[in-house]
Formats: sequence, structure tokens, C-alpha cells
Amino acid sequence: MIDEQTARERVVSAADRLFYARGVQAVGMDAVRGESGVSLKRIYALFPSKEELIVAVLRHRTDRWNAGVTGAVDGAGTPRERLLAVFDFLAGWFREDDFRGCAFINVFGELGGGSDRVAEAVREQKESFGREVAELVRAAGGPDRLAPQLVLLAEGAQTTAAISRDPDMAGHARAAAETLIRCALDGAGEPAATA
Amino acid sequence: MIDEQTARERVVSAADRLFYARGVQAVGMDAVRGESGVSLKRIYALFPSKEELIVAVLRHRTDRWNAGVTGAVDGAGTPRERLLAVFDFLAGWFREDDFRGCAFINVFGELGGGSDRVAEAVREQKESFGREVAELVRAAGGPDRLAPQLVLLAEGAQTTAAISRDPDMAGHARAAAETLIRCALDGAGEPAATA
DNA sequence: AGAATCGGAGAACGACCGTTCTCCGCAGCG
DNA sequence: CGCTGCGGAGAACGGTCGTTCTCCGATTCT
Repeated sequence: MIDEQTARERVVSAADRLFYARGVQAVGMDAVRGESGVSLKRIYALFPSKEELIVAVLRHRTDRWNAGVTGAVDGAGTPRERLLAVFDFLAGWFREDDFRGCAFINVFGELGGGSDRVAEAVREQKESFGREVAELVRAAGGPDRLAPQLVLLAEGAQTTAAISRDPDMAGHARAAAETLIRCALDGAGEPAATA
Repeated sequence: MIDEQTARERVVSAADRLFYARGVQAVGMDAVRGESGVSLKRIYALFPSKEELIVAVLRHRTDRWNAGVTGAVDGAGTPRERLLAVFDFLAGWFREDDFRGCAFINVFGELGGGSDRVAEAVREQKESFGREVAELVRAAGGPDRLAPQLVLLAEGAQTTAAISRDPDMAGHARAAAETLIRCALDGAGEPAATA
């Protein structure tokens, strides 16, 4: 018999793989049992309902996402490079074989209207990403309005890369981010400026 | 007894409302019957399967989207204003009560991995939007690389507005688009430029 | 060793889904 | 007026889902 902690991790990571690949509603609890090797009885002892499991999966994804972004950002030098590192992180992700867009956006589209708990977990992840970008912008000396603009680029890149299957979307987003950062930091063309 | 054309329209528009509000898999064919007032037998005579109905709904949405964008763009004067009008169109949409993000992104996240026909319909819509923006960029004299950047902003604004429930996302996207357009058209800061 | 407790495998249950079928009322036509 | 065929309402069917229950072997405690 395996540890409770281990069983939890196995169930969450199996459910994560399946939900992300096929969508939440298309995956039955029995498939989670098969993929995780943990019996249904145990799964329901650990997670009282499928919704609870979904929320746990989303939290798990949030942790992995944060670790990935932090790792990419920490490898960069200047504050400006640290901001752009977010888009390099996306580029690597988009090239993975099983990339299928942002799991949070996917699950929100599927269940966001029907489950408040799921919607809340998705919102939390997006807000935390927004805060992270805002901090990076502040560290680079950029204005507050720059952060949401960069976030929009990152979000758009994720969905567009998933649908078009074109990993270059990260490059487009990075290029746009470079322009926005340069304009905001180097003051090239304020709203009232003329050519 | 109603016209075949009328029945078709009623079914598609009812299914569109329901699918968009609750997600595709959460809506049974019986709910479509109830909302449209068309009998199940007739629905299945018009659409041989639910998947076929989904595709028809997506095509219907594509038409409405194209009409909306075209209408917004045509109301604007200069080529630059015509590009920005896309984001004003988004702003109006985000403020609607029943706004729940981009239906194409939602359905792609829910079914894209499982239904090639649905994925194809979603891809078609996104490609056609990309072409439309590319044309507007060309008309404004901007470089080709500007179009995908603006598309990413629009896509990101849609998902972020849906999740955060903040209609101002269109404003952020519009501001970023203004900067990108200005930099691309007025040449403020080419990639090699230094501060 | 014998009793009690635990967990695994998988059947069972009730609910729903997509799809088809049955039944019945009603129009048109001889 | 009786017959025929079409369409609507909704039951029926086979399947799947989330969740619970039953049975049984293994382990632990005395």
C-alpha cells in the first residue's frame, strides 16, 4: 500500500494529463483510476468529488506554471530580459508535443459557467500571473499600464498557438512585447507625441 | 408547420445561446428542442448529429463575428482608426451581460482534441480574422509582422476579459495596439535602435 | 491462530445523454 | 367519408458517467 501523499500526487498528475489531453468532461473517473493505479474507493477518499479533484489539478498546474516562469525569469540578467524571458518560456512550452493551449483557459471555457469553484481557481491563477508580471515591470522601471498589456500578449499567444498549431506565436508575442517595453521604458513616442 | 429555413435558423440560434452560456457538452439535444421549439425528429432531420449542429453553430457565429467587425471597421475613417476600431468592437462586446469569452476558444478547449471537424471550424474562423487584420494593416501601410501582434492582443483580451470579468481589457489591448501601430508606422524605435 | 480492520477490484445504481422509434392527431386526396 | 402520409410529443434504447456498495484477500493486533 502506498502513502497517502503519494497516492494524492499520482491521482492529481494522472488526472492532469488526462484532463489536459481530452478535456475534463470527456474523462471519466474510471480513466483516472486506470491512469493513476489508485482504486476508485481511494480516489473518493482523497477527493470527495470530481469537482474537488479538478480544483486540486488546477492548483497543481498553478504550482508548475509558477515554477516554470520563475525558473525562466531567474535565468535572465537585466530586468528587461527578465520580462522577455516569460515569452521564451512560452516558446519552449508551445513546442512540446502535447501542448494543447492553456489548461486554465480550456477548463474555464468548459466549466467556468457551471462551477464557481473551478472559475475561482482559474481566476486565482490568472491574477497571480498578472501580479508576477506587474512586479517584473516595476523592477524594470516600467509604468503600471505596461503589465496588463504584456499579459494580454501572453494569453493571446497561448490560445492562438493552440488553435493554429504554430509555435512561432511566442516569437510574435515576444517581438510585440519588445516594442511595448522599449516604448514604455525608452519613452519612444508617448500618446501625445507626433512623428 | 414552419419553413425548413426558419426551423434551421431557430435551432442554430437556440443551440448557439445554450452552448455559449453553458458549454457544449452540458447542453443536451432535448434542451435545444425546448429552447428552439423544434421537435427532436425535425432537428435530426436537419442536422444528422450533434457534431453537425455544433459546426453549423460555429459557422453562424463566424458570420455574426465578421459582420460585427466589418460594421465597426467601416464606421472608422483613417486606416489607423480602422485598425483600432476592432478593439472598440471588442469593448462593446465585453460589456454585454452574457459575455463569456470567445465561443471558438471555449469550444476548442472543450472539444478541439476530440473532434477534427470542430477544430477545423475554429481554425477557419481564426484564420479568417487573421486575414482581415492583415488586410487592415496592409491598407494602413504597416509591415506584415504587425498583424499577428494585433491578433494576439485581441485574442488575449477576449480570454482575459472573460476570466477576470473586467471589460477594461479591451482598453488595455487598444492602448497596446496604438503603441505597436505607432512604432510600426511612424518608425519610432526599430529593433536596432538604442536609447 | 483467530478476529477485526483495511483496501482493492469491480459490480451496482441512478441519472443523463445522443439517437431512434412508437404512437397519435391532422392535413390532403380519392 | 375513409385512407394515406407527414410531423409532433415523448417514450425507449443502449451507453456512459459520477458515486457507492459488495465481496474478498491481506494485514494487524491479541
